[in-house]
Amino acid sequence: MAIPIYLKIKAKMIDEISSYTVNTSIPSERDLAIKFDASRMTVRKAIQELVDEGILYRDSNRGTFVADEKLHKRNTSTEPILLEQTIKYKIIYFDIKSSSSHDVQNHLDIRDDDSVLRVVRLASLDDKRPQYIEEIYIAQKNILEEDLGDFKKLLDFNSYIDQGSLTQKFLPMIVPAQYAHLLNLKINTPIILVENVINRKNGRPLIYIKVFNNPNEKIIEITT
Amino acid sequence: MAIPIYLKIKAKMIDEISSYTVNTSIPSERDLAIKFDASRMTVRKAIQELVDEGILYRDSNRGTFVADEKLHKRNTSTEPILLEQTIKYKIIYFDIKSSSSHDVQNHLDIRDDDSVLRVVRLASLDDKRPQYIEEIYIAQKNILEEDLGDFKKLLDFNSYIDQGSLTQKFLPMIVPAQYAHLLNLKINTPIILVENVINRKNGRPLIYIKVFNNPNEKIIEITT
DNA sequence: AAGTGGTCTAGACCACACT
DNA sequence: GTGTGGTCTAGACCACTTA
Repeated sequence: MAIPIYLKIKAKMIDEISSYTVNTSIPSERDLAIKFDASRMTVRKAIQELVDEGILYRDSNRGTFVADEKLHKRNTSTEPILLEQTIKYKIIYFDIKSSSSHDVQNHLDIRDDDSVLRVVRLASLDDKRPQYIEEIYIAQKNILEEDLGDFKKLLDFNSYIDQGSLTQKFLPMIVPAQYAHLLNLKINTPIILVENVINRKNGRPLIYIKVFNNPNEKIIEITT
Repeated sequence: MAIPIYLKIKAKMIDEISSYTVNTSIPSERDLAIKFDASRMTVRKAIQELVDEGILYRDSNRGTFVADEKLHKRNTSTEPILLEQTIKYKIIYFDIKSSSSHDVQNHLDIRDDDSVLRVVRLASLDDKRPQYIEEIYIAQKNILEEDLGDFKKLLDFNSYIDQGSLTQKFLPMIVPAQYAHLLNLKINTPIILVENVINRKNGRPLIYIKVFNNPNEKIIEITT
């Protein structure tokens, strides 16, 4: 039983739902249980995940329906981190400093003399069209030595987020002068700085990322 | 059976957990089932909700643990809407217009000649300390006539959000001149405009809200 | 009256951690 | 080997909507 039944059912349902139009009802839980030769509770679990993902919605005592796809839960301010679409990263520079700003120390919950890896990179679409600049901070003690030579693996944040949690702060500011030309923005352009802290399951901070978003290219959108 | 058993168990567990320290383990699902005289599946459902809310976390084959409270899922940009703490609203003005800007028409999915109620209000803490200004737009056809005399009820968005979904866009801008003094901000201060669209379950837009946040008072924070 | 989702039970087997 | 969470079954009753 490598793959749980409810996940198989969920996959089959996604297949079928994709051909449905919005707001049409799907078969009842009891019917689906017969169809998939499983118990109603198992079918229910498959449906529950689809509801949580915004693909279906339930109406008590009436039925289960296909939701508007546009309303799937999403947070585009993490999407580049999570999906890594066709985005190309260019490392601007990196260093390891033994002392860092209080800003960084506080977010990573480290002391004055802890070393921190800092990477600054530019994310672009199609070689042109700069999307955002990331300043990434990781305490050296949290980095496996073998990963230091492999930035691609180290800076793929998906796995960290899956296992922990992510806190984001949205701060309005004027684009920093040194980033204005990289982002192809006029000076004095208002932008949104997103401060990301990736935490472990136990709540300890692991990675701190400051994202300077280009408002002409990237609109941050969240759907609950 | 007014209140489901799993919700009663959940409430009891929250009580007990509150005295636990972070990362301590709670009793096993089987023990809790005995303790609460319920089936394991019912206890599991209570635990699942606490996990979804970030109060507990599970570690497969090891146990269930108390999570760091700071990591509870939250979105402070909706909190004033959702919680209505000690915030006081002052209506700046309101009107019903038969024609509205394309901006509003597009977000509410209405036509040129549909009437729209617009309410502009200032949210403050402690009679001073302005937090944000909201511009609220609702198509008149979506308003029950009895609600028109009761703004408090009409502008309490909790029930709408519970039954539907919420999409937010975060846009950087310079504070509009006419709002600068109301928010106690200097002109040319960068702020974040949050565009909220509350949708029905079927995906149709119901309410459109533009929130101009005072960055000195209100920091937008999201935890997943 | 029939059908739906919401809840609940009392069992069961599995893979995996720890000892 | 023991204990844990993860999955699964085959029933059951309830409140509610709809016809």
